[in-house]
Amino acid sequence: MSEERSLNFIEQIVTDDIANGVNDGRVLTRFPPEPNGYLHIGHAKSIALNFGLAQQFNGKTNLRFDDTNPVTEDTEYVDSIKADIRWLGYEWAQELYASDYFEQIYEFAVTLIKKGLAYVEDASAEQIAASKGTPTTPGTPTPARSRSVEENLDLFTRMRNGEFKDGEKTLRAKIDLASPNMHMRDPLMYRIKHTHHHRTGDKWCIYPMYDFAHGQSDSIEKITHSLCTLEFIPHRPLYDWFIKELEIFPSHQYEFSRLNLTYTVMSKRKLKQLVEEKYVSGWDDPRMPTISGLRRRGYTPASIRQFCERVGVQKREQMIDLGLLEFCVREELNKTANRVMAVLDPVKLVLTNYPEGQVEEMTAENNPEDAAAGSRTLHFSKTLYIEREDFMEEPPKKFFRLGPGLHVRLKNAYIIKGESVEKDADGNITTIYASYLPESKSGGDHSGMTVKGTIHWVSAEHAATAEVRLYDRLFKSENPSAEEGDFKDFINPESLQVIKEAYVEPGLLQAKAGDRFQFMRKGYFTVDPDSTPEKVVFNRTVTLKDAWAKEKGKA
RNA sequence: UGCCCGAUAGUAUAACGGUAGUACGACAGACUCUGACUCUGUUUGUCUUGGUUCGAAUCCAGGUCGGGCAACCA
Repeated sequence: MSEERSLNFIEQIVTDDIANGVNDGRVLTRFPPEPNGYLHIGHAKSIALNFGLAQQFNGKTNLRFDDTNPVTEDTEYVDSIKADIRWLGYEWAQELYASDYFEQIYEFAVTLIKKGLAYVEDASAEQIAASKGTPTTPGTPTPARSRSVEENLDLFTRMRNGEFKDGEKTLRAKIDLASPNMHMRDPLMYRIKHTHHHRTGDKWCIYPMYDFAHGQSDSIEKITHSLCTLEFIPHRPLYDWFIKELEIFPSHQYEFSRLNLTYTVMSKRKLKQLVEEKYVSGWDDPRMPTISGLRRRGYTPASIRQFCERVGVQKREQMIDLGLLEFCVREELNKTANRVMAVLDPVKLVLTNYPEGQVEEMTAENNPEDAAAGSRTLHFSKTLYIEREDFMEEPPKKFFRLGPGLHVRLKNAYIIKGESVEKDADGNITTIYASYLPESKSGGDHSGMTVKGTIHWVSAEHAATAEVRLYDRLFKSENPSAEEGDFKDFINPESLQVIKEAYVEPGLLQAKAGDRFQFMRKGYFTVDPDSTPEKVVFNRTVTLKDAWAKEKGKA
């Protein structure tokens, strides 16, 4: 018997509904994106919630595009959204569009007009806003509010027929101009937009507003639990009012808090700005919190699902530490990614007592966490490359790497001892000389020596060259949106560092886009789609935890 | 200041009137042919004031703080 994890408040509601026989125990959720941008990690939380809930309670989830505003929407986004949901590992029961229901929604509007609960408005946006009053003072009716049913029916038909220009008329619900809830002060149901729609083409010139499309679509589909974010709480009375007056299937809306992540922004508007103003290379730039960005960065679907599970579902605002997302991907990649050696900032190392021209084959374990991952063969020779930071001329006390007189293990090879260095005119080290202990070979070490440190290397003659892109957080500020001024002023200037020539194991030349590796001691990396047979490009997904960096920071 | 939502370690999240626990982080240590992984330990919390109760993080009331709402956006 596995330990039951406690239920979040929505799971609790669903559990109670099932126990009480609500909807005969049926559970149908929906994920309702507007096709006007790419999905991001915040959407992933909603996707995981909606699809996860259905899986958990033997239900289904529809994918429904909320495409009621043709001005901003496009099929490009429809395609990316579908691809991202599938990549995350979810499959919808039906692919639907609010625009599929335009005729039905129109009929709903006619029903309300006939009941005297909707009217055609002549006033402009400004006039309507002014007549709505303020939160502390009630609104005042416009002359149109007292129109007859017949006149409203006629005008609404003519709106549909295209007899009016954009903005000339709207359809409003007749509810309560004195309501303390501003959304109940005769909200707009329809507006005129002579705009081509990505699916209905030029069939319509009037389009329903969110409030008169979303709940109605839920009801038409017989959605049982309609989950949305907190800002829609004030809309719920309206959501319920339309359902009640229309006497249609009673879907219910429940709200949870949206996901916020440190060191990034999550609003579509801001993400779009980063793309359009070229602060990033596109929606799928590996620094973006978009699903496509995370994918290109090397994140796995399972790690994102795990992250969504860990952040939970609640009604309080959450600001999640980016470190938790990183933890989730490390946790998975540690178990699944093969280890390889890559030297990102190379310096030449010559083993003075190693025979010139000799090449040895060394065996390297692919993944110590997974015996089934097997092993590979590496070539070892007299001249190698090691990481520049793994050598210090004047090492401090706890430096367990190479230095004059210091011993260190070359991973999967020999223990070596630092001897001397060669420098250029500027004082930069160009070559390090060291001697190796022949009896210390990995797998058959009888040197009797133990060393504190192990470093990675590649054989100069055998190494392949690769481009490596080191990504870091996009913003310097923990919460750029909350800063004074423009959020873009807080972009991290070092969010991308490109290494044109890193040296890697030659076997990596065969790697394909999307393959993931651990570069030993450096981090997890994935092969970028920019790679060509001539040049492999790696993206750093995330660094390894680095206790030494921390130790250095203390000094 | 009209209405609405919320408040548990640094960040999240449990405890469903009965011992405030877990994860991430931080700190200290063990282990290590990755300063990774793993393991051990430590630290830090119920916004506040009253009330109900044998007993309150939980129920009630007032306050404080945070967030949202007056788009022909969703």
